[in-house]
Amino acid sequence: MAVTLKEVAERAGVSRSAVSRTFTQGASVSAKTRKKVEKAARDLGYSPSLIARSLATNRTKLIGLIANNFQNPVFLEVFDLYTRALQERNLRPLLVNLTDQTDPSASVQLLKQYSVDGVIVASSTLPPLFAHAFKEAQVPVVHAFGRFASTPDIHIVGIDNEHCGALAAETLQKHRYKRVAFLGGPQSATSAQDRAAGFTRRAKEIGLEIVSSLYADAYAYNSGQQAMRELLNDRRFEAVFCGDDLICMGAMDAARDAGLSIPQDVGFIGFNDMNMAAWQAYSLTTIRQPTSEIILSSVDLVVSMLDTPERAPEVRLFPCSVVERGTLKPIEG
Amino acid sequence: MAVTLKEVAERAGVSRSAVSRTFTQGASVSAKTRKKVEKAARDLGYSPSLIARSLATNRTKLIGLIANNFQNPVFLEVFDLYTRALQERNLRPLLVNLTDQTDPSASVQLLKQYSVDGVIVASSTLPPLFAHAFKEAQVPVVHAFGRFASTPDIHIVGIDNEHCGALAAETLQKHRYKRVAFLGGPQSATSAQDRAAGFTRRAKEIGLEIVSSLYADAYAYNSGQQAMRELLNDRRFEAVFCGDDLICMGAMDAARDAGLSIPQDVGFIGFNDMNMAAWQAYSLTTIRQPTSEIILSSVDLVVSMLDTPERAPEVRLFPCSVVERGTLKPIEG
DNA sequence: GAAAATTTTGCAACCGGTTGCAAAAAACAA
DNA sequence: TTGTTTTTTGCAACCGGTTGCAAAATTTTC
Repeated sequence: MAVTLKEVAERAGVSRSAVSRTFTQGASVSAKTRKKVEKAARDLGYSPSLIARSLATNRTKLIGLIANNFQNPVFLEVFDLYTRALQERNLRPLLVNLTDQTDPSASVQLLKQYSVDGVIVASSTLPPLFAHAFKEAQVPVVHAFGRFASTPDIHIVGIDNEHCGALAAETLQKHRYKRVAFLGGPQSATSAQDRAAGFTRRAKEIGLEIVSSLYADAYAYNSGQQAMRELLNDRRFEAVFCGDDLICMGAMDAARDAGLSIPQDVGFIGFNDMNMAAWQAYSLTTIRQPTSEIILSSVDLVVSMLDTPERAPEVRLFPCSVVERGTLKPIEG
Repeated sequence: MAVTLKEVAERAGVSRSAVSRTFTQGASVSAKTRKKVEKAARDLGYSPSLIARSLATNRTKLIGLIANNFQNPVFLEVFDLYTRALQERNLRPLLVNLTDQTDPSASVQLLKQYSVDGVIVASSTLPPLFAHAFKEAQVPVVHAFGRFASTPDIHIVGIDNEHCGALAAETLQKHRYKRVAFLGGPQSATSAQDRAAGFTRRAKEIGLEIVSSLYADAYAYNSGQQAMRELLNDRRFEAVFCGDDLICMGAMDAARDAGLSIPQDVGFIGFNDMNMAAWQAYSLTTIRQPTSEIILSSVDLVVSMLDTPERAPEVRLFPCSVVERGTLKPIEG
């Protein structure tokens, strides 16, 4: 059915190797034969089979992209950036949707079977152990948005969540808040834990009182909304630090529904700075996570592992910053 | 490096074919050899190489998934459903992000090179010609969310956009609106064109006056916001039909920013019923597009084409319905 | 228990490329 | 021109599986 190397070789009157060589980078072919081959290939509409090539070279140009949060629109931004970055480097993403039902070890198996060249685990809600399974299977892996460890055993690209939690505390204090609430992401997520830890520590240091504290059960709108309703039973807090923008939007809507005005009655600060945070309906003050830098960096890292698989595990941390919009009461001059 | 068929065969004391057969569905192996092979495979940690298998069987279990709208959160729902549906059928999505920069014919080439078993074009903003290119390359293809044609030359799964546009007009009339505006998606998208056509036709039939009409330049929040600002220069309309929920949200925020209350001063009806449409900040009345049905059906269709590639092109249309929430003024009893 | 029918097994060719090696061709030097 | 060096070329083996075919083994039938 499809045109093969052999047919092109016959038509061009050269050996199969010659054809192969004109289609592989840096191989030695004379200008004359290259011309002949290219013409024959064009006539026949030939394009080399990547499957066959993969088998021979043991390289597939496939990168496994593992994600488990298809509820949070921020992941659409993430996918957009990943697919583009990979495409630009002539690599292809093989997307794995890790739902609660799917067995994690099955996906390791799976990606191994497809002999992906590398794997990017793009999630802050997966345990470090998960990414580790790939290392054991000898597959280059980087954990993007993963938990920072001072002696990492796999590559980590992300932010210092503990520090960013502290940043949120400082921001609230700067805006003259005294009593605040914490509404975190799912407690099983390392990102949620670390943000909570940093927030709590710094709050204590600077005399910010955390009057209530709650974890949503997912990085999702509904979870935020629901958790906020609970929080509203005890209204001693003047502002809320939400561990994620989407959660924050849910929380804000719950607060408004209870008749509160933002930021007059209650202030909010989110986390991520997703595109939607800038929407007028929310205009969210938030901690910006440099998503695009993290993604590009993790792609670069996995690419460089293709050549030097035994690279020592590296941690790459990017700084977060505060984006001031309209959900905290203004700082008085 | 990786364990191969041959090693398993040697350890189990059988031929390579025997090993191959225990790992392929419906092949003939005795219980005894199967046992031996399975043990050897387990001991060695063997799993068959899908690359090699693909080369031999000419089947990759890869489905190309082509999308070009990574701005609209509804696509995250789409990806979620697609990846799940494919995974359940033991297929894998190879995601292609078709940006404005990427050459469409290059992606045809690309997916051909990876010898994907089939392709799903998941976009209402791509010209019918695009999907057609795969048919010409002999690759099973279905266009999801594509334009319905009475004599299709490729498989189409989606909705009757013209009809749904008409449904929007009827809904506005039912809510006692007289003068309305139309704020469509990008004019190049067939979905936007068809929704506009149906809306206009039906409006005329039932005496609904369309006082202004405008196309946003993308299915995106900002585009909706911007278009709405323009529309607000001439405020003769009492309600707006937006060709997409996200556009509608942008438009609503623009209206509120101009001091209008919804639905008291101006009504809105959207399109899609994305998850976010139910958010309290919007609580959008909208035309529901049965996304999940479309996706499952398109996966089924592409799967069935794997066995019978020459299947006659088929159109599968799913009905839309109105979801009433809070952005149109109530119908008075 | 033998003959016939059925199932299981191994051989060997094949899928469509790549690549080390040695021979052939071309380029260069004297 | 000839000898030497460099580049290009084809051969053949290999990547890791699958599969048609005929022989071997097993099961069924009488």
